[in-house]
Parts: sequence; C-alpha cells; structure tokens
Amino acid sequence: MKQSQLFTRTKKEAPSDEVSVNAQLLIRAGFVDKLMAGTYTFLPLGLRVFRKIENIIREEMNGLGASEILMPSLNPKENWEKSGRWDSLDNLFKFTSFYSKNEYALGATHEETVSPLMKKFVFSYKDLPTATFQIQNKFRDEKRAKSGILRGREFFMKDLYSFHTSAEDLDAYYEKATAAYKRVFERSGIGEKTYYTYASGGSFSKYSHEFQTVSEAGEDNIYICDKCLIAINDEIIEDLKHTCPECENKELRKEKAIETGNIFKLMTKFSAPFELTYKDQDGKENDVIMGCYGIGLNRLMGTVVELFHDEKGIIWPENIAPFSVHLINLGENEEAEKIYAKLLENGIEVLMDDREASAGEKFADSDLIGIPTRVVISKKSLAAGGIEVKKRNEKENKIMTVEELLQTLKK
RNA sequence: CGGAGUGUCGUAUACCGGUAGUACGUAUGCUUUGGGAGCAUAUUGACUGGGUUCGAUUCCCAGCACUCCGACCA
Repeated sequence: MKQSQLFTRTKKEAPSDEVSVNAQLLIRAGFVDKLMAGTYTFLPLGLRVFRKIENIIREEMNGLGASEILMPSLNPKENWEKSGRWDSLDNLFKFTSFYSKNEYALGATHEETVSPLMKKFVFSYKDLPTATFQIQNKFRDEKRAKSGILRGREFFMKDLYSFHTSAEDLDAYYEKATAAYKRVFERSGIGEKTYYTYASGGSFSKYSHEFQTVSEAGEDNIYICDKCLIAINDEIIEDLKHTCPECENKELRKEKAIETGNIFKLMTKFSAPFELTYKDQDGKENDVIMGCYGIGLNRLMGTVVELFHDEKGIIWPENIAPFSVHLINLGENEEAEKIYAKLLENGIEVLMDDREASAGEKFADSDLIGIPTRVVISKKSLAAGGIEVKKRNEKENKIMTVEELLQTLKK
C-alpha cells in the first residue's frame, strides 16, 4: 500500500484527554479513532492489525476442530430471562423498541443464543462432542469505560463454546483449548508475559481460568509462581492461603496484569434452563455439559501496544504488524517503485511512504507507526550500494541489496 | 454508581468581566530534502441552556461530554 492513499495522518500530539499509552499511541499513529468513551473506530492501519490478530485466533480455533458461526448482536429478552441474566447482569444493554414496545438486549456474551441454537442440532450422544465459535462485537454497559481500547462498551470478542457428554470430556477439551490459547498469545508476541491464572468464576462458576498479561496498565493483581509459571488472581488468593495450587510454593510474585482471556467450565448452567439435552446409549435424556472460552481482540491489541513501545512510538511484533516493511522513499521515485513492486511480487506486505514530506517527518512517522522493518531508499543508500534496512527494535541499520533483504525477511 | 478534574480553531495551548493570541495543521507561492525544514500570505475557535452584569469565553447554577480515583467487571 502507498502511504499517500491513506486518508489518515499521524499527529504530533495525543489528545489531552487520553492518558493511557495504548490510546495515545494508537490515536497519534492513526490506528483508531474514538467515537465516544469506550467505542473506537478501527482505521485502515488498525484494522490490518485487528485482522492479523483475528486470523491467528481463527487458525487456532479451527485447529481445535471448532467451526465458525456468526450470531446476531440483537437478542430477544426471552432468552435472557430464561437464563436469569436479564436481571442479574447489570451491565447488559437493554432497550425497548419505540414502535413495538418489545424489549431487547444487545449481546454481552452468547450463551443465551448458542444454547437454544445447538438445541436445534444436538439430539444424541453421537452428535457430541462439538464446538463452535464466533468473532463478533459485544456490548457491555460498563459503568466506567477506561484505559483506551482495553475496556470499552462495544468491543470484539472471540467466543468459543464446547459441548460434551461428560465432565471428563469437557476437561480434556479444556486442556486443548488452554494450549490453543497459549499459542494465540505466543503468536501475538505477548506469550512470555502471559500467565495461566486461577480466578473466580463470576456468575458462571466458582472458579475459572484467566490468561493474564503482566503490565502496569492492568486492572488486576496476580500472584505469579515462578516455579510452575502459573498465577493466581488476588480475588481468590485468600481461598488458596497464599500458595500456588500446583506446587504449594509460598514465594509468589505480585504483579499488575491485563486479563486477555478467560475460560470457564459451564457444566449445565445454560444447558439446563435452555433444555439443551442429548440421549445417551441407554436412551436416557441428559443435559449437555458445556464450556466457554473468550478472548478480547481490542484488548489484546491494546495490550501489545502497552508492552511494546518506546518514546517514539509503537513497536509491533512481526506477526500482527500492519505491514512487514515500511519503505521510505527519499526522493528516489523510480528506484522506490521498482523495489516496491519487487517486494510485493515476493508476497511481502509493504507500506511505501511515497509522500512529499521531509525526511525527518517520514522517519518520525515510521517510528510512530512501528512497522518491524524500515527500508530507506535515497541517494545516500544507493551510493552506498543499495537500500538501508533497520529493524524498529534495533538501533543499527545495514546497507544491503533487495535480494539480501528478501532473504532476511524469509527467515 | 460514589468522588475529583477538565471543556477555547482540526490538534496542543495562552490570556482575559470590555476587539480571543500563539504553535502545529490546512491552502497558495517560492526555497528546501537523512530525524517532525524556511519565508510570505490566507484559513478556522470559547460544549449547551439559564442566571448575575451596562457588557460573560471569563463569575454562578444546571445539563451534556471526556479523563482520572474508587466500586463493579459473566
């Protein structure tokens, strides 16, 4: 893509009312725009990052044998009454139709939709286990939206639901889902800082498991066990008497963390009220055993920015960067076009800065946007024998040929 | 939901109870091209409503919006 085609522009200064690092950098660099507190537009660069994250998650969910669907955000009141959450969930967005006076909810999560849906397809133990997921916008009437894109009122979530004949089968699937979640965080670049965490189960169950990413921007406090690399959310630390549940280690390290994922064993909490049942081998009717598994996509994106930035801007991990290469053209139009075409031919995602701007402005923008590899083409680089290549997270640059660049990118 | 703070060109800011200024941006022209370039000209603004006052962007009240702290967070 050519930068001159982008309708967005970078800003020297962040809006004075944005304090969180993720919002400041994402707005300044032109990845997102705030519509109101807790709702953000993904701009072209931001959407590219979003799609990268989405695809990583999608690949991992497909790897679990789950099939993707897309459920409506607009939900009937009836389903939420059936589960009891019309009244119990206080951040559920509810409204009344002006014309019909019917009441509706905007989906905050989709157990109330997926359970009656699966009732139409699951009849026998032969239909189980099965799993389905979606990547969709959720609505939660947060009392206080905050921290940029980390806690919004409308946000994107990947929600996976699994259906089983037994608790043992759910347990096995839960393990597989946990492994898939770990791969999602590793591939997104935050694996090292993300801990499998024991947590409370909220309205779903007594306990659940979270994936917590260590960051000062986090809202949760977790206690990390450096022996088994798991953590405990401080909301249940008293229950566990300050020891790690896995190894009984008492020397836990307290850190602030962002909840990037949360998984629950629902058991029959939703299958029972929605009469989602199956017939077993003996012809007996049983409630389906369920699990649910969520990852917030906006939150994952914001967390990456919180973790990877410097005073000049964002430093995107390779796998979720909007582009692989930022090609900076300093007045060498013909050569730049050739290199741009060559990189595209080789399947490299390139953003070419073809604007008529000063070198300083182009460099500053490049650092702010944070594409992993910067390539400069100029009189100086050509005289030195080629193009100048610099990684966003390194200080030194190297002169090389385009062929050599292609070799490095393939590694 | 409780508490606090803030609303001035597109952005960041200044001053002020009496003609609202600067920088960046944007537009035009010329010069410039390795770290947000220079000159000239132009361009755009007091959240909404009420009150006090001869006069309010400024003071007061209400509303709305945003941010922060706390509570909440499936």
